[in-house]
Amino acid sequence: MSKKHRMTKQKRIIMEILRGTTSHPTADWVYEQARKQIPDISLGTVYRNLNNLKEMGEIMELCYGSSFSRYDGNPENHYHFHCLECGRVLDLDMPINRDLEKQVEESSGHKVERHRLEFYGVCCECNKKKQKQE
Amino acid sequence: MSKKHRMTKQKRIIMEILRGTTSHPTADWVYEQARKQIPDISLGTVYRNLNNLKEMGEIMELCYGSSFSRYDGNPENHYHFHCLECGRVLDLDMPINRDLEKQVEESSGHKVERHRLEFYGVCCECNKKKQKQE
DNA sequence: TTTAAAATAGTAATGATAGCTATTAAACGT
DNA sequence: ACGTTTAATAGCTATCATTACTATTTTAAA
Repeated sequence: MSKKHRMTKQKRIIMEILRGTTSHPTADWVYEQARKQIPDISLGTVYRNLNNLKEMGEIMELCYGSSFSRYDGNPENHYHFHCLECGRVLDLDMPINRDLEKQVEESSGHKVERHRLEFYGVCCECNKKKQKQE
Repeated sequence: MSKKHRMTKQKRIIMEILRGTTSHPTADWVYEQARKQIPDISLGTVYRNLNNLKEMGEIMELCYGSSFSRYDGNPENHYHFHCLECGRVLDLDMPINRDLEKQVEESSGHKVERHRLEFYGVCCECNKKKQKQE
């Protein structure tokens, strides 16, 4: 019943690009990188494969305030830190806190399956730069 | 230096609409509601005022996976619960956990200013419906 | 009341993403 | 190895949420 998935050169390269960066790139950035290996790859193909890989649970789509999505080659749930100075989105090396889900279940009665946690602030590097300026 | 803000009938009504619901509506829903009071209000005016109110800290823009934003009339930081069955986004009555921010600061060295926490699962009501079916 | 400029309605433009179609190429059975 | 089937592709065009533009109106301060 379920549609079969075929591994194509395009899909493999798009996945490699995502796996090889921690910068949470946009579809457009992935497209630019992919063109270095397949010059006539179509932007539509990039979007189709990003959605495809998302459905397969191989990557994650991250939706932030801006008008475009970012993609994360690490499909395991993990927390992010957004630097308000340089705009980077950094992965946090921090265990997933299941207690938070338990807390919600107990206080609200809803059945919680997962959660998403994003932090905002100023990253180490930008902090150092700011201190030098003072 | 900063641009002055003027209170207009349109802005007041848009704010009232948002303050009067907990459903985290889209810009289009706000537009439909506003038209009941000002039939010839422009959709652009709705968007301009939503952005305006967001800048003023009166409301929050929520960006989820879909292609459109939702708006929250409660500008205080609070957590949300997304029901994967009915699609509703519910406010959680749960204190903001500042310890999480401290935890990130200690483990990563970044300066954390705020965080955002979203839960996903099946809400009470949908759970009841599912149990009846079984 | 006068006046400067902020906000508006109506419209066109933008930009990320999805849809369409003829063609190409995976991967299965033979 | 070689057809055969059909998913995936390139190269478009279409869509739809949001923003920009402009002449006009409205706010609020002097």
